[in-house]
Amino acid sequence: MDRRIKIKKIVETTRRQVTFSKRRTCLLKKVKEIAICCDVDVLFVAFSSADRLSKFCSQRRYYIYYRYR
Amino acid sequence: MDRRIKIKKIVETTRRQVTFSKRRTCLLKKVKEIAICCDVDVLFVAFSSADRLSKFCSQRRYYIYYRYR
DNA sequence: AACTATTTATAAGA
DNA sequence: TTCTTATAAATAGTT
Repeated sequence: MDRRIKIKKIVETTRRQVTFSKRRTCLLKKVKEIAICCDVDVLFVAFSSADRLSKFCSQRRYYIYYRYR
Repeated sequence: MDRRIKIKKIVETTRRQVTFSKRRTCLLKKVKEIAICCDVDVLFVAFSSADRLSKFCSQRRYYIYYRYR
């Protein structure tokens, strides 16, 4: 079976949220790893309508302003 | 051979920069994918001393201020 | 939440 | 920096 997905918006709400949850976990892990291993300052932020803010920041030197719709 | 690396700062400068370059490519790809597939607003920023700023932003609704050392 | 088949990332070497 | 390749990690679908 081909397990790849197309890189376009997942229309089904449940599947989209599950995919977000799974990918976010791995993405946050990788963001933390590159910050540590490569000694870089990194910031990752994700907003979704269903989930809360996801954020990782390697240093407290970022100030972000997000303009809501 | 075990190809894993320890999650700690890579001391050798060249190897650290190569790892950063490789991982950044994959990370930016994944950040773009989660933004599209999961329909979320995402921001990723990385600063390093050797490379320029790397940034991906799915929407123009973030305003970032970075305080230099 | 966990499993697993498959895809993707990636560290080392060229 | 780019390519290859062997291995590790991510992940989509399923249960």
